[in-house]
Amino acid sequence: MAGTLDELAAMSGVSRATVSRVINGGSVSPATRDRVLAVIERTNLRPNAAARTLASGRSGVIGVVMHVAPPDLFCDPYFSQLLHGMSDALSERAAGMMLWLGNRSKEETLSRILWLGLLDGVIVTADNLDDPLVDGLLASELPTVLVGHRRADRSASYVDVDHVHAADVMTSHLLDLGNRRIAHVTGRRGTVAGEDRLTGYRREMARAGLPTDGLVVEGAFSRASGASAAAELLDRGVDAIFCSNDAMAEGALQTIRSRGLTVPEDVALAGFDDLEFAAHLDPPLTTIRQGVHRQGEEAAHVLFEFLSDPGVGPRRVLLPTELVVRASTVGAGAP
Amino acid sequence: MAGTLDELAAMSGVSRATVSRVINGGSVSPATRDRVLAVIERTNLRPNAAARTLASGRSGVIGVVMHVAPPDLFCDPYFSQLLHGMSDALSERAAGMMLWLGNRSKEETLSRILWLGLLDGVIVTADNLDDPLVDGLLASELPTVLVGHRRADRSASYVDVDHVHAADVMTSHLLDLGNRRIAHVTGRRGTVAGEDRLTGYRREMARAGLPTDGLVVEGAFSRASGASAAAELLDRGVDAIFCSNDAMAEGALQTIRSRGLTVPEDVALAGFDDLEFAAHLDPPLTTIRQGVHRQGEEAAHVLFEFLSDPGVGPRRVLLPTELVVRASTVGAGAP
DNA sequence: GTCTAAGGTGAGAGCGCTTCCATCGCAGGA
DNA sequence: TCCTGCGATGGAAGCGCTCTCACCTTAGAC
Repeated sequence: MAGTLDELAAMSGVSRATVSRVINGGSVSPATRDRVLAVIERTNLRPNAAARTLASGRSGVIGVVMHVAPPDLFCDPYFSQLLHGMSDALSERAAGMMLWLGNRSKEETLSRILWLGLLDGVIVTADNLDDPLVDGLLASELPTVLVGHRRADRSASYVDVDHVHAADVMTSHLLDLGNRRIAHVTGRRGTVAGEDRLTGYRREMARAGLPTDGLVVEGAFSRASGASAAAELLDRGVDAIFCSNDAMAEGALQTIRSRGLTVPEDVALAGFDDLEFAAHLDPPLTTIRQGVHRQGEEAAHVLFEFLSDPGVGPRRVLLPTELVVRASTVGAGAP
Repeated sequence: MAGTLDELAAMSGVSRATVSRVINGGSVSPATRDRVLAVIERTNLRPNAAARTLASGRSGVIGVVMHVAPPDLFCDPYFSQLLHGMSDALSERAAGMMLWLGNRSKEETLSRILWLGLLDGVIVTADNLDDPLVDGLLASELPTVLVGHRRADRSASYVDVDHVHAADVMTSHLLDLGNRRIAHVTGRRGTVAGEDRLTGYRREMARAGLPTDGLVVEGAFSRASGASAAAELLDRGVDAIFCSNDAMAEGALQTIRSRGLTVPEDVALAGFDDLEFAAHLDPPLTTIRQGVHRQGEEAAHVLFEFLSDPGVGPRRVLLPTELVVRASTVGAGAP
């Protein structure tokens, strides 16, 4: 199957240059094109990819970097959906996807990505405020798109959602329902999502003139951390608990129910992410839909855009979120 | 960061050939080697990957093909763990991993893999008895290792577990406990795992001189199919239900409990896979541990072995399975 | 009939590396 | 002292493609 353009050229009775034009969409007469395509079809001969890459400077391969510990990667549907979205968008453009996970330290991963080369560009998840891998990629000359972003990444292309605004919306939803002592269980320290959602919550509470003293508990995005945070908060007495993600909300729900309290009558509960399971909890969870799959797709699109016209400069995309209201805040029999 | 060997050579005061030897482990005097390495370190210049690939015929990139519908891919931890195992093994050898999922038809995926090229070899999951993608890869000149195998793949390298034997073991475990009417919920039609596990079950029942009429129900590896299969079987009356995977066992468990029956007193229940959740069911599920992560690693090792010595011919690896006995068959208070 | 323009095609110069082969210097044996 | 052999190094020939440039053909305008 691996042949050379010269072989194809000989079999088609044209020059190598013409075969190359047929393959790459150059200007060729219809008759010649058909003849060459027929030969390619018949012989199953593929042009050598390495040579194409060397001569053209493009490999058609995009790197996807998710430097995440395996348990997180595979338990948290966030990454799966993101990967899926990227995979869809890349396959749309017939691009290859090289995957880099968290097997090694960030420094070593960075060095390997750059050393192995062959990439036209790279998409990297930027969950943490501080990340040497992201810094290294941005500093390299490899076109890079972030999923998520740090405030410092103003000069980089990224795709993200407005966590602050989304948390605003959720908080004001809880306020509208008459809750006053609204607590927030934060995400893991040092993550963009965690910090921004906290900011949004604080902003909206301040706007409503309500204090947040004793109402903020640090979580870690895990179910267990949600459960223990809820225990702490229930002891202090709260009207509602807004967790920084769905997993923590699930943990909180367990704690609440184990105390014989009901949701939302005794305590309203809200999450963030709208993962699959959120709709199947009892009661179904009010949360924020992020459209993670879409984020993955969009990241790929931004990268393609840059590759096809490097002059455009960094593109920043903030995708919309959606408040999904379910029975965990408004009650089963609400209007 | 992307420079040329000539630049490095000039800066080190040696020829390009010598720089190449330093990078590729040729014979170079220690003094020269150190000097060149120092320059590389200092300048962060990386040799051009496409040129290396073209000249050497090796890219250092392995393809991983999991042609699975996204929902399956991300709900079923099997694929996650497999991917994780491969990723670990590949990263061990500093190889890149190009991932191909089920975005397109098998035929189109095949054609894209071959067209995009750049791969040193490929690992492909072979779940189905009949699979044009697997056939195509085997027929290509790309070194290929299967995870799972079809009987026809005698000339291919593969890594798998002995499903027949494992099902034997599980069935005989159930027999040893005194069960006689042991039912089997099969996997999806046309899958190697499904057919082989059924074969193992049948074989052991025959060995025990027991009939299986009316005791085999076709499932589809999904929780829902397990639930409905169990309903059917309970109507007919059974001592035990052996499901072809854990997900179906979970479904069956729901059905059993919804009828007010207890496991294992009224019906013993067994699964296959030993996924994370199996140990946390109520009661914990007796099942077969497959060591999926290990399968992934092993597949990569087999491929590397072949690449370093193509003369060895196909390698076939059958990994051991382990019967994991829990309360769903022996009861909570059993000795 | 001549001139121009434009589309189609082929020749050839790289792209940056690996690797074979030739060369060189030097140590040790005769 | 001369020769041999070996490890270290440089030179240069590709690897198979893209892409520029020049050439040729043909159609259309005058």
